Amino acid sequence: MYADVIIDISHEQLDKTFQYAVPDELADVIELGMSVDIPFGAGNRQITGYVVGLGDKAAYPVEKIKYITGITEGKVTAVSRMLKLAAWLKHNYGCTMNQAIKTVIPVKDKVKQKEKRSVNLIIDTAQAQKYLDVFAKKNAKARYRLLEVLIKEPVIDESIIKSKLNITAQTVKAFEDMGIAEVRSEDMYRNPVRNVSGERKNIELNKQQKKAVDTIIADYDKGDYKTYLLHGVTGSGKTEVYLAAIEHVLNHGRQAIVLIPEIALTFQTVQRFYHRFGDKVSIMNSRMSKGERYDQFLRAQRGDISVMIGPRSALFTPFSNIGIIIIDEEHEGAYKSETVPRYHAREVACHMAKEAGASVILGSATPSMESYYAAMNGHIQLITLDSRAGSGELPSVDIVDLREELRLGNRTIFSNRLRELMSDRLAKHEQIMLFLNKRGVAGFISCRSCGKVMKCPHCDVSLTEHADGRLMCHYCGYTTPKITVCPSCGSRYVSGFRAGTEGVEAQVKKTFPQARVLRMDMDTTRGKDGHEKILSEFANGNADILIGTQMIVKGHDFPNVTLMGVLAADMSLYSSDYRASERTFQLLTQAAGRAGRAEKSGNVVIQTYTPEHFSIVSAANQDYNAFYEQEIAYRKLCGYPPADNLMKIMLSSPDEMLLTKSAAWVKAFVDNNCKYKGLMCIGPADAPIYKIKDVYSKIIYVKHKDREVLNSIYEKLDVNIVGNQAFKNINVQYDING
DNA sequence: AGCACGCCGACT
DNA sequence: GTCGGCGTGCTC
Repeated sequence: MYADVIIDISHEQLDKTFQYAVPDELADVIELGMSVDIPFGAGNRQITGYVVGLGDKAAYPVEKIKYITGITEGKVTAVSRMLKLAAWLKHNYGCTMNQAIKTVIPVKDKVKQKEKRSVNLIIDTAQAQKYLDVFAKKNAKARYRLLEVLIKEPVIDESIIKSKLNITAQTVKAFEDMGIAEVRSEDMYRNPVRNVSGERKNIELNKQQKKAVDTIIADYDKGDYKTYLLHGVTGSGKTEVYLAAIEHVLNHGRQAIVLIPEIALTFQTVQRFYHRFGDKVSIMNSRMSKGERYDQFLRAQRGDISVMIGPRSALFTPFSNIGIIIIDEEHEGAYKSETVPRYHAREVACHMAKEAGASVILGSATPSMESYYAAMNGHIQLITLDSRAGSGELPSVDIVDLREELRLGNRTIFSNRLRELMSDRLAKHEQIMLFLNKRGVAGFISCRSCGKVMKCPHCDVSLTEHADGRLMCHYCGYTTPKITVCPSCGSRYVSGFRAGTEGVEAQVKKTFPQARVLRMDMDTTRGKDGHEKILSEFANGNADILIGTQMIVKGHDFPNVTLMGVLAADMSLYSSDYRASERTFQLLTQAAGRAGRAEKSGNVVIQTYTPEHFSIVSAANQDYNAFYEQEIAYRKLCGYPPADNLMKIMLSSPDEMLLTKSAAWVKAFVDNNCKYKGLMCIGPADAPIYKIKDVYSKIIYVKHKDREVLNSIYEKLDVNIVGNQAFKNINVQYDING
């Protein structure tokens, strides 16, 4: 057996794997991610390395391959912990070890390289001059060169010395030995926490919050590290519970990771953590450069910080002793990675916590089916906060049947009820939010005569119309000029079906010309801090109506908003995805929670074509349990997660014939080689968007009760696909419980 | 990073 | 000759 090993020396030329032979006595114990002692280089000096691959094939002249000395005893390093985690990711989500390592360990930026080091002259000029003469006499060119520069400039960057002056490390080392100069590495990690002022304020916890905190702390002190689902309605003060739990953990010398959806990672949110824990807190966000993020990781590793707040990727902060992981708004889709490995932060957090002996708190007003199901089955502990902190009352919710409106002759996008309430609020100078349950800007273009829909010639999606009339593909950027005549039947009746936020804005302006309107979508939030700007403008009362998609219902409170209009609740109900109902319920519940947060009571109008749908009814009643019971019954019936586990195998290739053949092969492989009781393999089917940028995709689903069974099927497939010539031009990706 | 090898000029 | 110092190449 051979092991691919990366070595613990940070140098560009050594930044690759080296193959070592595994001695027989280690063959059974060696694992991916393990730290091993290996002989390296001429002279076989012993260094540490990490196993990142195992296999039977030698990819290097066998006679030159050395044996691993042994497994490193003692201390578990951060790197080895992270690599073990990478191996876990590979096993559970299906990806290459390389991809897993890249997600777990941030790539060192080439520009930044480790720390900046400078060479400092530590003798006076007279002495230096003496040495200079000696070097000149001895014809020690390199030393002469270096000292000459140092006399002029006593502090120089090591990188400049090495690149521009062509001085090698040994010359520098000789200077150190002779006591001429020394190398100083300076700390250049910046703290993203800027100018946070204010004092720690202790907020009195209410009874429920206190009970929640006491439960968590008591378990923690007993060494009983659990996962808790903190189910608390909007405004029930989940954050206070987090803060108290984190404080307890920090007092025991351990660290905390807090995951927050990027969109909710606003200054106000983060400030609450700063006020409590001061400069022990650091944040991470997607706007940071790789180097900045890397800095944060180093600071964590060195123990400069103990609380990391950030999105999904903050999970991989290399703390030495994690005591608690918090995932706020745990139901958010953003916790599932959209790139390989397609891991779910919740699952990874639970795994990490188990390894480290840490608690996990999952917080949400509308828990994911996965978490609630786990709580119902006793795998995790449910803690409910159902009293609203503050005086906010639940808003009154109307469900409006749009079919009925149409029958009454109302063809506008506003039902009579919504329009009435809008004029009422405008008159009272209270604010309104209109929520469009859909992403994107405009709709598709079709021929009213023959029904032809304009599609992208490279991708299987409809083209969307832009303001200037051009048609554009959102996947590949293909553009075509405005179409006036149907290319299929010649009819002049081709037109767009406008259902984007832009269209809504136009309608609002037409119906309420006096209203000041703000629109929030991809277009208007493009700039830096774009959406913060719009939100604060709205919060300051500079507009009466805010129109937007998902973005407006998350985070931010607007005390003056007393009307929330959901224009077409069904829009998210009809995607070809088993989570459609869940997503709709969550969005509607959040939207409903936006109206009437303060003293003023609020109204919510939900417009829909299917008023009887349980997602809509239970969201209107703010009844999570009713929704859960219905939805879990459906998931159990159809064998969807969380009841069963589902692995999606995605194959794609520009060669359609080859793709069809390969997909059939995979299906046959699973059918013939993976005989597990209750296993279902469905497909292959064309992907929802069959062709993107001239690449075709097919999908195969594999379903089983046991997650490990899916993992082992992945591993069997992987062995047969990696390095298989027939799959050279086929891209294979796995997605488990997507 | 750190070691070995080969090259070069200087000194005994 | 041979020794200290330099530059280069390589590490499974």
